[in-house]
Amino acid sequence: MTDKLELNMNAYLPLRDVVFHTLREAILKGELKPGERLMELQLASKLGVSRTPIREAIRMLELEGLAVTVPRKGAEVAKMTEKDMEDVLQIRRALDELAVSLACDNMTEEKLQQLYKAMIRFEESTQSGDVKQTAQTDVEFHEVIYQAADNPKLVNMLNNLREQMYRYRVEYLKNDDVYPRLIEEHKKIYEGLKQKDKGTVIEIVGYHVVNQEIMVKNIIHKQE
Amino acid sequence: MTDKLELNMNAYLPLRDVVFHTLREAILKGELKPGERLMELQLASKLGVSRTPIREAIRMLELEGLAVTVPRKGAEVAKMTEKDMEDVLQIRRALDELAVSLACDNMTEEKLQQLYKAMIRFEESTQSGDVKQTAQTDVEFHEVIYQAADNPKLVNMLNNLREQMYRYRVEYLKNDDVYPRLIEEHKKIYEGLKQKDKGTVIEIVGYHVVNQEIMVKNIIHKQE
DNA sequence: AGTATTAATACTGTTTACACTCATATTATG
DNA sequence: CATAATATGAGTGTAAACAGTATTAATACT
Repeated sequence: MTDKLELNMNAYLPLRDVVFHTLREAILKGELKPGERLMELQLASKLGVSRTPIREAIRMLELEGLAVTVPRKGAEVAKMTEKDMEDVLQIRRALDELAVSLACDNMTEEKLQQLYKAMIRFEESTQSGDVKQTAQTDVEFHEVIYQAADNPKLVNMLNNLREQMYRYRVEYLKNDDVYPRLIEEHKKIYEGLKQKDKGTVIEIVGYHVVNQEIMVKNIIHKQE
Repeated sequence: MTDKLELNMNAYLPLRDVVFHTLREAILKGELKPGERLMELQLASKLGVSRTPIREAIRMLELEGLAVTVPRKGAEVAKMTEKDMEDVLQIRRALDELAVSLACDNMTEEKLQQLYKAMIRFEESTQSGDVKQTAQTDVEFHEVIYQAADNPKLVNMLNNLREQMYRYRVEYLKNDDVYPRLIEEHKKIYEGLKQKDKGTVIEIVGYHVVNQEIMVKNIIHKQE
């Protein structure tokens, strides 16, 4: 376990939420490794809070699929097998296609412009060499589409699904071979939404996700 | 608030889970009404436990979308507007189509037989006049398909989405006009899976969900 | 030596107590 | 009478104490 864990307590938020975000970050970044035990007392002392907020945060992580708890045994960071990744990506494909399809229906000139800007920002950030930034601008591009879908629950689920593979995403974005293809796909999605060509955008988005699946599998296989 | 709430503590389960299930049931059945406040002390004394398990259960309800909490204000039962229902059903349609599509790929003779039996049991229960039983056998029919999809996360999400409309489901199943159509649709789904005709089953399932949407909207409009 | 039994330890599960905040009612003041 | 200041009560946020259980280590027994 790392000892990097620290809380930032600026604005008011219940401690459980601060702890939740802190632990989630740590898990997604790999600072807390799959299978590692999440011991309440230990985390409490490390974060300088009592067990109560820790417990509540763990309950939340559990429902997000990031932690698994065995009664009377305690919680640990969820292990993500290749099968789990496939499962997540299957769902994500279906929901991403739904999102872009809804976005296509709701597209306005204003949102199109936002999307265009986001697309450009992503393209620029790929040249910066800053992987985290690249991941971030990629998220922002898709976020514009999600918002246009006008279905908050769907947005929530997609964000959750995305987070579950954060580790691998960052990993494969380190490989700059993929940038041209991502840029190309973003452009196609943008064009498709501009033309309101629903069939095409759904197809591209499906493609986009399948490509991710291939990359993630590559990474998993390399690690072994 | 009803005073029916009671725990059944047979097998060992952490109290938080027992409370969670109890509250969830109460919410889905409408015993705890949308907008009703979930006060920790009150619930604790009503269920005969302390605040901690209540708090943890509320955290879980929150992540399932059944409760909403405002910091320092407390939690209340989530209000489900017509828009929320539409959103849920949009997602459910996409995921139900995914599930049946996967099930189609994985179909075995054994599972087909299970599905057949489940179909018959549903048909029989529609004649019993017991609405809860009908709802239950309907769930079981779809559960066979979900299991065949071989994606536990997907099953989880679908069960969650279904629960979010439990209230309306029970309501519209009181109307026995719908039984013939449901039976017919189940039969078509079964036949489609038997023939491994993916295109058709996806279409029917989509239809199946859209029909639910129409019925739910009817009920909502009648209530006003 | 190997196995059964007991003791110790390290947790989680649950309760209880205390701190703090927010809303409301009440009183004081112009 | 209206408005501001203040008290009070209800409820959440957090911590700390207590109870119980599972696992490991140590000991006794064959």
